[in-house]
Amino acid sequence: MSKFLRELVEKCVPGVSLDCVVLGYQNNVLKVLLLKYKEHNAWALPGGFLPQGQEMEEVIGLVLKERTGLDGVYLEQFKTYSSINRGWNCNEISQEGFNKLRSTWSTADRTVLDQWFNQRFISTAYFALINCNKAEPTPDAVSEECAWVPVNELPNLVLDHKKMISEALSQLKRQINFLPIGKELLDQKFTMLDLQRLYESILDQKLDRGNFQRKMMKLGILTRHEKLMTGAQNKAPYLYSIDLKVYDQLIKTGISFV
Amino acid sequence: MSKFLRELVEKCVPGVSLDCVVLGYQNNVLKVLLLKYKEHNAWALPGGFLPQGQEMEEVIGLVLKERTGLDGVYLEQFKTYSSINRGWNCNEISQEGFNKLRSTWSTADRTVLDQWFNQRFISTAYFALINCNKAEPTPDAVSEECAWVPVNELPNLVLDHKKMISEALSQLKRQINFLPIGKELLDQKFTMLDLQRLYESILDQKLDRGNFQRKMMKLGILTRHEKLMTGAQNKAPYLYSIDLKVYDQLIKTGISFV
DNA sequence: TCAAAAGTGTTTCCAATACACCCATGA
DNA sequence: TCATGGGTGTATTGGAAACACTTTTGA
Repeated sequence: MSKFLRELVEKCVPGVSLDCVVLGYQNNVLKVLLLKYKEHNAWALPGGFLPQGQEMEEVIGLVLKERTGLDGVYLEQFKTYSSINRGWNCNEISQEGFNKLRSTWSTADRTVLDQWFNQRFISTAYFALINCNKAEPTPDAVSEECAWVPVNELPNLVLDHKKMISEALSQLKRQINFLPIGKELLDQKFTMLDLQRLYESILDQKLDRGNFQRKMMKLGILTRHEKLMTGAQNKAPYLYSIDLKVYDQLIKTGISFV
Repeated sequence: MSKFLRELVEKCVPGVSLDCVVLGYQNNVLKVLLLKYKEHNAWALPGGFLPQGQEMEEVIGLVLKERTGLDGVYLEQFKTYSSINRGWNCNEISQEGFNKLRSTWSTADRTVLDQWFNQRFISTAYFALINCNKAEPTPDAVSEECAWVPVNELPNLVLDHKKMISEALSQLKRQINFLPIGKELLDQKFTMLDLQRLYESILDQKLDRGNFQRKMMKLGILTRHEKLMTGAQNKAPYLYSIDLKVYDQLIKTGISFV
């Protein structure tokens, strides 16, 4: 097991790592995909190291494929974290767990791996937009769990991962007019309220129902389909889908929602 | 000379570099600070390597201090460039010049430096906002010139520096409502037309004079001072300055200009 | 007195906001 | 028929945009 790890890190660019804030939307809540490390009581973002000769986007793409089963996910690089204070030991992570894991390593592997994990890491962070319903969260070798966690109920996180999530979210908020939010996060067909709740949870702000509906329709990117019978004792809402040609065009120049 | 370089790189994080798109505003044109390399017919962004144990922002700050004489410059990290195709040899740069320089190196230094310059570099890019009138462009040891160049008249640039500038500018445009543009790029006192031309050159778009004036005044961040007698045969414009307390507050939530 | 640019005023139009109203649905 | 939520209508407000008018300055 440590041999596998050793061979991996020897193929990678030293001091460089990657992290990805994978955002999804489920039950009217914005969620982030997290991994629970086996020997720790802390969670972490999916990520990895950068193999020599590979592009960062490519590596993130592979990680996402492994953790969710999805290809061609929408990705955006948002910041590189390089502070000298972002080491493993300064946070909520249990040193104990790591030591236990380390005790299973061979002496030869320890030399390489200790040096690897003690170096200063410069981590480039991406965020991804994903449809929760299409993804199948899958833990990796060092994790016992992979799960969608609401962004407002974050557990203990390793390193500066909590900061990364928070900064990814503010980036999302700032760039909301330029990002294909609805297209990436919702199912192909959705109700107007779905779309409104999505924007509300990103902006962290209530929007007027009537105005939102009219505004969206006026943009000319939504096509109306059959009604959705929910079984509730109220009028059934229409389902809508996004006209991708118009949408992609509008996104470039920026759509104003709010 | 090569000994100095060798000692420098041995103190730095391998494979990591920094670049800074220093933006200024002069004679109604947006300009970027560039260095002309001695042995090359190409220009480059100011930048450097990352010494062990130092923060990126700190290093960029030192570079800016050396190139412009200024402290406490407004800085924003905008992207990390890591492509495997961003090597030195694939661009407009003259290999000849580098070989000439390299021939002056001792054999011992060559071993270290060849390896250093042949490795894959991952470069984190920042942009800075500077008042041209306060800065004194100063070349570094490997450059023969340091100058403000209009962003619309860029010369040959090394590596992917042209792309960096272009992406810094689009970042500036996108984030215009959240950046202290006027505060950082203009003198303490300026005319309304100065401010308007500045926004026009960032947005690459003409704005209506009357509407711009009224909008700016209504924001409540400008205080009017004495008139500026230019000697021209027309009405003298007022000088304005920015009320920093109100400004900083507004910038956080985002000011809409246009 | 004239040209040129600065400052202000005016008009029109559209978007944002805040509601009110009617409609469909299943209990 | 009633409660609930969906879809649309409407009145008000304020800003955006286009342009006209007045003022100031030095030639």
